[in-house]
Amino acid sequence: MGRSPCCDESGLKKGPWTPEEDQKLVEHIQQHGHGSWRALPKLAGLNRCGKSCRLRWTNYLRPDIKRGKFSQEEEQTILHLHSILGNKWSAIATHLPGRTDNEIKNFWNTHLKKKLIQMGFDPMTHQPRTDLVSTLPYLLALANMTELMDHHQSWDEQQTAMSSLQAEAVHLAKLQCLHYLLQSSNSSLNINNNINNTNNSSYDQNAIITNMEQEPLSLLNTISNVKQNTIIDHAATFSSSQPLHHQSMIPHDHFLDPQQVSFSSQSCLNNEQGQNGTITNYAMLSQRNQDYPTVDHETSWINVPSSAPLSIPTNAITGDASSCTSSYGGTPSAPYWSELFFEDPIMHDLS
DNA sequence: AACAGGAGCAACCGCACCACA
DNA sequence: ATGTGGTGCGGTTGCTCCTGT
Repeated sequence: MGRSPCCDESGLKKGPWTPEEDQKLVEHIQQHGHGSWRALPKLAGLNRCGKSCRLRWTNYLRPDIKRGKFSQEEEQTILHLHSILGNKWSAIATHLPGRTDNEIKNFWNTHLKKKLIQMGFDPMTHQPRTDLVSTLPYLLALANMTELMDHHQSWDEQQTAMSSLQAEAVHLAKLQCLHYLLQSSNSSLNINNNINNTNNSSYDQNAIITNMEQEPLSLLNTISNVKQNTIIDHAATFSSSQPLHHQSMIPHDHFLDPQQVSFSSQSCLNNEQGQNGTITNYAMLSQRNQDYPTVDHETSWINVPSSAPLSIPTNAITGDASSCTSSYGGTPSAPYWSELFFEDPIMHDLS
């Protein structure tokens, strides 16, 4: 190969485009199409390389480009697609009409990545981080609190600060705990499914709990005086009762806007036998309260035939669990909710 | 008001892939 | 089969604007 880059040619302008250049480019493409990008600059009277012209057109001047802030839906879509595709910005862009790969990439790097990190998720794997770095902010907060107390704050101020930290720690701990747990139990399920064929019986649910207790999260729980037993109880419940739900199915025509629905696996647990002979599994979808997606008991049942083509992603169960633990508060994170309802159709679409 | 640091974003760079001669 | 041109893609850079001191 060894072909030199087109922009090596001397005398060609680089840097920001002027309105005049933009106008020349737009007019030329509108009249003649872009044709060969390499030939275009001369034909359009531009002192730019073809590559620069192409970039300017595709990322900025194209008439179908949607500009402005990303909507909540777009954000959810990006988060979810990124969890599937990674940094395949062009592939992600195909699912967001009017958005360019460059714009999505920038949005990811400047907003979403930081957001995930702040929420305690690894932006590359989308999994909860259990390393020191992720718990550091909380440990620092604890240190700050100790310092505050040392400075003779009033009891009320101390209580307020403590409550705030507790709430945040509880939230993070729950998310990470449940996610960890359900991932573990999913692994457990897989192992248990094969247990008759292998001798691998060393992995049991007690081990899940034990492992979980060894995570930094339990430290956070202790710090913030979380009712840890409650979490562990839920953990045990889900460890012992998950099997069918990992294999439940949701058909496409029941796919709903992730902003509008939440999912309750407790309901699923209670109704998994189905309501007639032909239907084997049910899921309940409910309108999602903007910030607190608690289970709405007035929602309707949705038929989820076992023959539906796509399975509920494992992480859906995390959303489930969060709903089920709503009795003691908490809000599942946006990524989980989006993953729950976006994954299947898009995965199907991509395949 | 001036400056520093950070955030956001447009643009560039270099590599990879594909089509074609 | 190989070389070359064209294009697309992901990572990075650097400029501009904003905010805090």
